[in-house]
Amino acid sequence: MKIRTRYAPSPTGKMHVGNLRTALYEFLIAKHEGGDFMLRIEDTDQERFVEGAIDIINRTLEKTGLYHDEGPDKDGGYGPYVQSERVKTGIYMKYAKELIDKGEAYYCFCDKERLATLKTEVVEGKEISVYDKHCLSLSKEEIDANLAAGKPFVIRQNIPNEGTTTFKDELYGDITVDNAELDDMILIKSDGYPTYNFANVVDDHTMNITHVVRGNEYISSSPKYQRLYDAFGWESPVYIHLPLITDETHKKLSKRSGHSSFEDLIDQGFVTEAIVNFIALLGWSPEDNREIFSLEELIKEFDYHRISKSPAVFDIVKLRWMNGEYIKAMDDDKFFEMAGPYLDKYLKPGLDRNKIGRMVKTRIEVFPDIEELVDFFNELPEYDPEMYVHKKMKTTKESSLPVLKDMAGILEKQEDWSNDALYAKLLEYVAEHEYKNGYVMWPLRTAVSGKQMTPAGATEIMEVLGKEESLKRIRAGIELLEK
RNA sequence: GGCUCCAUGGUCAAGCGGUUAAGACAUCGCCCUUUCACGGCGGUAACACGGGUUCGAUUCCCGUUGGAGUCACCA
Repeated sequence: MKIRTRYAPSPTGKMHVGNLRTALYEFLIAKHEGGDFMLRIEDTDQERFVEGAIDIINRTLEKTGLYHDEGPDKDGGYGPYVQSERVKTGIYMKYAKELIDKGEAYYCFCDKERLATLKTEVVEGKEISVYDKHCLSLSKEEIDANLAAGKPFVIRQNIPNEGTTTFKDELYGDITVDNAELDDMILIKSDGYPTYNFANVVDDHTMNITHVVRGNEYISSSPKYQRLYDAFGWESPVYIHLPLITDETHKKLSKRSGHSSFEDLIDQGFVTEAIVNFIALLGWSPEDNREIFSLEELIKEFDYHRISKSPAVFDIVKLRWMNGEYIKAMDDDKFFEMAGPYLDKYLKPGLDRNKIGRMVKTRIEVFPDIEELVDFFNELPEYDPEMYVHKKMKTTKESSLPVLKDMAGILEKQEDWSNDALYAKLLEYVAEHEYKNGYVMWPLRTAVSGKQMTPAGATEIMEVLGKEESLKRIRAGIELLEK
């Protein structure tokens, strides 16, 4: 049987990395076995709907390469299935009524006030509410009268207070709960829209979804869904609940963590492929020790049985490392396409962007790192003369001064200002005086950069800076040391 | 608090009865070097605890502890 999975987000804002990973796994599970992957927008909560959120979902999936296989035709491609559209067909109400006929659901006319009286505080202001089946006992006449009077109603699932319900998860095995723990959840809201709980089950079944993949947070409501399948007499899908992704405090990743959405990450200079690669490894591991995977390779390797059961901390430090690996592996065109905007932003006009870009390429993890690495090219920063002291190079402020003075003299006469020529010239000087390379290079590099850390050595920097600016900086260094 | 799930280094993780308990990130040290970085090499660091089962438990079972999730006319 062909595997069919679906990604079913609600359009409430940015695309969370937890959701993106769910989408990725759903995609991979289907594609690994040549199955189909669908996109279904679950927008049954009109209040939480955020304008533009569907675009974000579409854009993100497109950018990450998670294409879906079917859906309503739209501009020559497949649009997503949209629940609010399906509501218009009356499908959810039809199925809800079928459940009422079977005694598996019932009309409820309780208002907010009465529901509020059902609330109980359990601990530290935390309130829970368990419906008391008050409306289950309404007679047919009472219900009809209420309906005729246009009284607002919801439809609730009727779950017995006795017995147990079991569902099977591929990863976690059989999970059984007492029915008494299960609340009579609302299937159809008073605005006529289905709740997620109901629409999700109806849609998964009618769309022939074979593998329901979702976050771990749904595990506790899964028994209710299972009862729905059973009530309808439908075969239940294969459930795969995914371990949570947490922040560094081991709490479910939330907006507060600052890097919780795909868009945040992109804004922070991360590369799409690296993000996908990284989150694929959050909760899943391949048979070998490989860590760098393209989407194609993931499809090939992804065996969902190797998904782990315990939650994973989203470690931005490791993502940064991985991102650096992707940047290093980029060809020049791609690199400059992505780094270009940052180079333009952080370098003043006239500097050799390509040269600086190449210097920086192997030393950054995310693009914004460029700023701190290159800012000294624009202007010599003020720096502490102590920076001339380097134990290993055996340089001191005193030793640096004559070296710099010699250099200034020699370089003034230097015509060829290429890195190679400059380097050769310096080696010549070094040999003449029987110094160690660093004895000369260190003070020189300090003088022209004023930085503790630079993306290149002294002569490469000088080449970019040009003769005039380089000499100016060397003289400034001499002045600083003479003070 | 009820219910459910989880439990190997700081983090991601391999392991699926017998191993010197992999690997990666981070961290530390050394080497290389036109400092740092990059690169190379190496080190520190883990089976939460207590009972079983077994010739033998990180691995299987139970309990304890710890953590998380969930308990809406949100998904």
